[in-house]
Amino acid sequence: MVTKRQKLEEKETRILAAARDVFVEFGFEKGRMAEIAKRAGVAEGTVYLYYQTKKDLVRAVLEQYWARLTREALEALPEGSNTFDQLQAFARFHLSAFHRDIDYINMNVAARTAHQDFEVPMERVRDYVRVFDQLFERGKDRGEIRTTVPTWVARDMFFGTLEHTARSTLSDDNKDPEAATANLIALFQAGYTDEAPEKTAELAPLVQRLEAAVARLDDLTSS
Amino acid sequence: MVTKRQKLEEKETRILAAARDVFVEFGFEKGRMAEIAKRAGVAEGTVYLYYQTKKDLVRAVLEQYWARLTREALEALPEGSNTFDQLQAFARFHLSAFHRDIDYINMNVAARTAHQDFEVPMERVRDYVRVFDQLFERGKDRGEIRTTVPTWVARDMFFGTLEHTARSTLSDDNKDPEAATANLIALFQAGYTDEAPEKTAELAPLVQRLEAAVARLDDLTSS
Amino acid sequence: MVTKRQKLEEKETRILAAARDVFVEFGFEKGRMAEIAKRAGVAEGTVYLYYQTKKDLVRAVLEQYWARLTREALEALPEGSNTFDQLQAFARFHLSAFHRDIDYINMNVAARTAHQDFEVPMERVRDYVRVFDQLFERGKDRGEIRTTVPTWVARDMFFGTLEHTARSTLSDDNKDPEAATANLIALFQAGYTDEAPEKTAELAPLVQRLEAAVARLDDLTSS
Amino acid sequence: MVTKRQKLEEKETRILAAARDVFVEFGFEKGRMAEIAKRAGVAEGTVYLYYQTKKDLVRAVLEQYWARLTREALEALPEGSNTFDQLQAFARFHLSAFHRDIDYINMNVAARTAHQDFEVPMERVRDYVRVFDQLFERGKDRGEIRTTVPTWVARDMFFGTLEHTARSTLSDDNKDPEAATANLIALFQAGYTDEAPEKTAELAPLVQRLEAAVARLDDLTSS
DNA sequence: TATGAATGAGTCTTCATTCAT
DNA sequence: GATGAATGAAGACTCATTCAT
Repeated sequence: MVTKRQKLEEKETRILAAARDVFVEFGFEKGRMAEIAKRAGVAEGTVYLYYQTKKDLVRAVLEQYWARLTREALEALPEGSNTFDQLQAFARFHLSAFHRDIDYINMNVAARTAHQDFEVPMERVRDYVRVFDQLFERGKDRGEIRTTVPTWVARDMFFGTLEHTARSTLSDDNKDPEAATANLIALFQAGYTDEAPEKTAELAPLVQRLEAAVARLDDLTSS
Repeated sequence: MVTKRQKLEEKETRILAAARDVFVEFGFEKGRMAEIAKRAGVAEGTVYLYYQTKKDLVRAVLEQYWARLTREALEALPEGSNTFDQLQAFARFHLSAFHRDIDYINMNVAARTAHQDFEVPMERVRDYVRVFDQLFERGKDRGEIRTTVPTWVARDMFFGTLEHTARSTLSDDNKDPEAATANLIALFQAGYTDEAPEKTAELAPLVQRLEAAVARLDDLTSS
Repeated sequence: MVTKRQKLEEKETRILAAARDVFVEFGFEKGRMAEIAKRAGVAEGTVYLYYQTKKDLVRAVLEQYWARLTREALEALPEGSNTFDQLQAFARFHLSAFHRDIDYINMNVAARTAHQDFEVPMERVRDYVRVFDQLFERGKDRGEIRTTVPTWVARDMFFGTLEHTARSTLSDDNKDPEAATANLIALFQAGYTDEAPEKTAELAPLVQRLEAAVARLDDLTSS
Repeated sequence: MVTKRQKLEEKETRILAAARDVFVEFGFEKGRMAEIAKRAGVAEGTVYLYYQTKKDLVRAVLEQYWARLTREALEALPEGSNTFDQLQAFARFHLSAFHRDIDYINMNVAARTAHQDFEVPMERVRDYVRVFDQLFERGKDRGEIRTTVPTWVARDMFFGTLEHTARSTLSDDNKDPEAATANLIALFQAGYTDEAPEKTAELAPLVQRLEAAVARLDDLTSS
């Protein structure tokens, strides 16, 4: 039996879904409330029973999106594996999610842009970002990642790289997204693992002395 | 003496500048043609003598922006230094440019989003991106960068990281952008240089022989 | 024990009271049925069980108002005093009622204005107006008021003056409403009494003596 | 030749006239901007070039009305006659103007009512009211009116009476407006003049002759 | 070329009223 | 009788674009 409450929730869900579709298809400004109502199979006024303004509706769509993304991300992470494997899994998830939801993502950016009218639900976005932060910091705790690396730096690199890659691989079929995730994780391993840097450091003074010597040699031979 | 042609060009410049200001301030959809005309000191109809539609005007603004950015980037690169130094210089430039022009950048994204109405001038953007590509590939030619790394992968990482960092550092004063560029380049060096970490061990005897050679060179040249 | 009928009447009363409040606060057009229902503590649909349309509800509110005003006015009149004292009492009542109910009054005017949508319940208004008419005509019957004065002329002056005064004294604290009522009644006395008061006083004993003399003359001639 | 400026002013005039008609016919809230544009023979947007909002347009209509009324009133006053004659002329003017413009007047009241949205142009209304004030105070200066009467009291009575009369005579053809103005002025004369001493003097011989007659009657009947 | 007044389609939002439960 | 979710027509205002001067 379908309760009254269930019917209402089902209607709200339909409206939210319709709004998502319309905003994704047309963008914020161009997405019309009338179209949303039509696709949701309700009258225009009905939409306003659930969301007081277009702005509110947009916000709800975004909230829902990021909440779902966070949920899916957590499900996609392999249990108990090491940090870099988990980061790679998360990277793969993020990339494919962005592929799938590119219009959504653009919507977020558009929302960020038209700041005077729409607001990104930062709290939900932060929840999602926190998935990365927790992985990364656990890596530090476990000694897998050097503790001197600020998490925010790695985080910006992680998300920035993947978002950019998502766009670029979308418009060019020759690019293999897997190459990008693999590269990202490889760099993380190369740069954030304990050993690498000292080696470079050790070589640095040697190189300087060599260069100085070569310069003098140049002087000698050219004279 | 001011020729007729110069007067026209000066007016077009004023319109473009006004358009840039207005779009940056209000965004694409909300930026009004009337406001642009007003700020340019011309009549509304006049704008249409130079740009047939709002879309065209937007496109021109973006074209001009990316062209200028490319020019500035090339000027900012240190002549004759090694690839990583140049990449670091470019990274710094890009980050500060995005800081300075964040609204512009958002405008681009907005343009990308509202795909049905506005289009990013891809050719100009590609010109800019090519600055990175050329640096990177010259690095490969010089043997400074492993040739197995696909340029596009590094490029997406480069721009993606920096764009994301630009946004995140903008909204949080505690973050030091320099840390992000340094990290990016360090990772590039760690991951894209020919020697893999394991190789370090193999390097030891080589280092010793080099040290000896340098010492002898020093003796020779200083005497 | 509360009968079913009493419960219904109580609900109707609550709706009417809520409607009154809402209309007074927001005016006719801006007063929303939903707000009325909310304040009455009933569902929106319920209001329509008692009043078929907003128009009907408005009418009912006005009917109730004028009926109450008439009742109060009659209570405010001093028993057995002379006409001018009673008129003054009524004037005072009317003025203070208009002060108290100015929003109501405006509502009436608004109703009168928006003639296409709302109608003033003329019958109830006439009942109220009749309070004046009866006082005035009884004054004529008693010889206190010259019979040549058309009642409607005095009536329009009475209500017109007081309504205007009510508004003007409301918005200016320096004005004393009592001055206005006193003035109105004084003018009535000055203009509607057969002779000016002082003259009447001088002539009074003379008239009495004449009447006494005539009475005796009657006795003589009839005998 | 018709200048550009003249054409614009002519258009503004047409819009104002159309707005006046529409507001008078339908009232504030119900008067639609689309209808005004249609009647003015312009596009909807054009109206907004001249008046930024509906509210502004309403205000302009009212301003114009009161300004015109003041002008007409001043023209209607007979030069150089005594105060009461002038007051009577003004009363006649006001009454007939209200007859003619009753819907306008209602509009004003409606505006006053819907105070949250529309505002009466008080300054223009005050200009009109000042016509009465000046007549009345000049009457005081000339010694025609007792100086103890507060002008505002007389003013409220004047306008209140006439407005009410205007409404009441409109809906009842049997009432003669002239009776109302005459009555108003008569009461003013009766109440605001310094007692007509001439009348008292004329009565004196009559009183004497009556006294004598009564005395003789007394003699006759008492004997 | 330049002007800027005019256009009118487009859109969000409101709210009296209905009706299935 | 009572509910309150749903309806959908209506209306103020915007703004890119045009065109007569």
